[in-house]
Amino acid sequence: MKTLADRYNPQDVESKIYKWWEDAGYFKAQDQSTKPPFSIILPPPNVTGFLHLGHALDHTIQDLLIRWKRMSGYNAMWLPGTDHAGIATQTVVEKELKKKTITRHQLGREKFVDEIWNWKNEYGDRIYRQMRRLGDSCDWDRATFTLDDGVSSAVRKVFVTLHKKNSIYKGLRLVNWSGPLETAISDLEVEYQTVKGAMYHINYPVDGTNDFLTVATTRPETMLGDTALCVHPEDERYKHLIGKTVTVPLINRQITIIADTYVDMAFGSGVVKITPAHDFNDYKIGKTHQLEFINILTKKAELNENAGPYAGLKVSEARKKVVEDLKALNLLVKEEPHVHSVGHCSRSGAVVEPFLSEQWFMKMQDLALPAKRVVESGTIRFEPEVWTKTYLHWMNNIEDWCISRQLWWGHRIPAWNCGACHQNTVSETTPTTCEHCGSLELKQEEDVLDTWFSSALWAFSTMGWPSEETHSVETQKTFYPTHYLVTGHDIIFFWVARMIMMGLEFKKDVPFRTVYVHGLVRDSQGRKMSKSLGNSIDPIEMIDKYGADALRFSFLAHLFSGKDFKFSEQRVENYRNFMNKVWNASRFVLSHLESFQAPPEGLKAMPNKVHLSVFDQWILTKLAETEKEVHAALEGERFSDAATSLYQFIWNQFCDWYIEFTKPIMSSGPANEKYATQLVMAHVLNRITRLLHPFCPFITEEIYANLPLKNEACITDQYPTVENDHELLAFGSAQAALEIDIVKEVITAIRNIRGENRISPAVKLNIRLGVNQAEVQKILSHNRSAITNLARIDQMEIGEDGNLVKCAVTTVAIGEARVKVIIPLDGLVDFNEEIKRIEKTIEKLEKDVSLLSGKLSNEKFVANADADVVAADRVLLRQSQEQVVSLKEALVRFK
RNA sequence: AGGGAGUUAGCUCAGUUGGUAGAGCGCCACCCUUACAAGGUGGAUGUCGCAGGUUCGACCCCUGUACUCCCUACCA
Repeated sequence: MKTLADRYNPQDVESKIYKWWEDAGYFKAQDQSTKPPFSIILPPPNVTGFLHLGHALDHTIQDLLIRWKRMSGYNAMWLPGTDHAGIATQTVVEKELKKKTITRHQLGREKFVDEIWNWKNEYGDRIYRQMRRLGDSCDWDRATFTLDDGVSSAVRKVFVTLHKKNSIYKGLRLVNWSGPLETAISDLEVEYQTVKGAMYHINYPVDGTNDFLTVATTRPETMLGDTALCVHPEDERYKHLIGKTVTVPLINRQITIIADTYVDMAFGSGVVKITPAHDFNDYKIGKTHQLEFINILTKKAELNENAGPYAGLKVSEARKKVVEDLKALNLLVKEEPHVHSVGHCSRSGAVVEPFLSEQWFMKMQDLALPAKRVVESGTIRFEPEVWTKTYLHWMNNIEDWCISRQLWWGHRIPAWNCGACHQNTVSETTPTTCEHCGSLELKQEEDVLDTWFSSALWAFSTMGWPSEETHSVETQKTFYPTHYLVTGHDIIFFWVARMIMMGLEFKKDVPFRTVYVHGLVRDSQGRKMSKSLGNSIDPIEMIDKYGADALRFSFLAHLFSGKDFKFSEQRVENYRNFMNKVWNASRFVLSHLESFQAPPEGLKAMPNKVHLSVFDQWILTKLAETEKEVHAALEGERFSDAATSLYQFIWNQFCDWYIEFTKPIMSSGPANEKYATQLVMAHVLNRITRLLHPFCPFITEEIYANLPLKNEACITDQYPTVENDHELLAFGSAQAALEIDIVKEVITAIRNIRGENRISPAVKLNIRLGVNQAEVQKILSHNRSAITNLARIDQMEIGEDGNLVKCAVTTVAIGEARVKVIIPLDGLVDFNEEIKRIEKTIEKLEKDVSLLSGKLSNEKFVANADADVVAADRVLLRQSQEQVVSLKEALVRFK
């Protein structure tokens, strides 16, 4: 056996191990298998993106689930993929071209799209390489890109089918418009930000009078598109003006004063200007009152010819000029600072302008109905459950989805305009003639679909749908619906909801059973990570520095359901230390297994319980507890509980006690005892590596390779559970557990006295253990060497209390057992520290006594509380009182 | 504006049917004890946001209140 380095170096093992796994095909799932299926589809990251910490968290959870299920006998399939990310990718490439002072319009559509494909081919693998660094055990053969042929045909089929059902339609509507991107964006892509603006009060001259109507607005430039003023029909101030006209200043257009209950009489002046083509509320009023819709903007969000003298200006410039001109005309009543929220394009950051344009929409209400039902009925479960409400609330208020984008990168809409009859022919394949008039003059729609359109189909388009080839059918049969969708709450509406709707519509079944929603990764102060704040952290850098396992464990150990994740490098370092601890413990164990031959007959060779030391029996009991906890925690999606349970078992039980207890046996015990311990140690270390593997796959695989007891690979070995391990765990014993508890407590009590009195570890103590229970005496004498070794004791007497003069005394109580730890201090220390220690203990005990006696003298407590609660308190009270008495006696002996 | 979540040790957070508050990290002290100083041993630290109520008893249940965060919508 090779010797392991005394520090764990992730760089030495990670890439080597990953390659080995991948080459061996361990990540591959079978389309047909006798094993039960377990599947997860990765939320596809942007094809040209980088892995950020949010991905790292998201992937770590999925990989944990996949590896755990794979080891638990499932046909585990994790399907990776990347998204073409329409706007994001097109923007990136446009920016690159801009450096060469080329615009996409100069290149033309075809060449520009080629340029993006080049970009994709160059960077498309980067994120996959980064995922490998993290240890993602995806079935790479199934990797899918949203513009792959299969996905594209799914997109067309869905579009055509929904169009036939009239669920997709084209219409002239007011949409959110991003000027810089020159495209419509969906409601969800609008981010509202609070900005300091101004409220402008503008006078509109009432025709035929010298009166004015004052209107307040935050967007004065939109007055150029006003086609009405509106008041409340019951408003006594303005009732008489309804039906009359005013003149819009600056452009001198006459518009009518209309009435609508939409207007809030109490707000502002009670008069609202109506700009149907540039405001969503005004749009509705414009429709009801059949007003004229005047568009004053170009696609670049600059003022157009309808804005007269303001044509060509940017919105912000126009606003300035309009205000100046109004001032000059003395029509600006006042301008006051006003804080309000303004929609910004989540991609370009520009202010979103409501813009009238022809777009394609998907009707959502009918699709939402069944999608609501499956969540209400629990067929799909959100974890944590709070997201159910958010989801249902949105579904209840769902609006039609604008699915067309004026971009070049994406799935081009499968509709062809007829030059003759101007109707659309919608078809999965390129049509040759117009289905309405038979004309040959067909031209495909320029627009592409919103990226989320193809994402919505992801759960089945990645499995080959709608292809009817055997392979594709089998895949869907085995893996659809998937078991988990793991994602952040930021895309519940963008993606999760739409996947549910599409899954139900086209597969007649939900796309997944459980939506595990994790929080967003923030910095250690809880701020969003962003480039501008300079607080973003590159996960690859963390992996380089601390190893993938440490990064993964730091996520899993602190993942609290639904809460945002505050990332701290310090914590990664701490878990790097844990990895090192695991490494070194393994190193120690393996060094003592060099001469060990694993019995070919396996556990049957395990000596009978009587031959196992009490330490062995105890650690197996602890192992059983741990396996039980880990299983329950993983089943309950309490990943941090599982991680913590393992951490504590390994560090606080196995390393701190078991290894220390057994050192003497390993170095100089009798051969049969040593063999028994080796056998148990080998088994426990084997279980540790397997239990830990889904959390930190690299280090565990590396250790596993050096184990004397092993199968082909850790990644494919069985995940330990109490059930699977019952043969081994049967060697544990509750009696041993109790025994070790007593021994540990006695050792800790001695260490405490030593520490508090600052007695150097170099000084070996002489102690007495005062015990009058024969059973306990027996336990202590059996474990004499463990106590003397670990507490650094020279002479140890067990039996009577004896002379207590100038002795430190502490009573250890475990269940019924009582042990008085007595350490003569004369000559070792001045007694000040010990007196302080005793006084401190007395103080605490007296507090307990007064609390307990108060409780117990309360008749109502005794009458109402559970009998065992009362009894336990009585015992506690008696014990505390006894201890106070004996400590007070001890105090006297020091004076 | 409507909806949701939170407030427990210096920090990050547990606390599963109400019964004398926990973990990790950090901190302090002492130790290079032959797996590990990325380590060992010991220690300190909380009016459980605030105010009421229910109860023999409340971090836990109820009411109110303050603050923080998130989501949805957005007022001209």
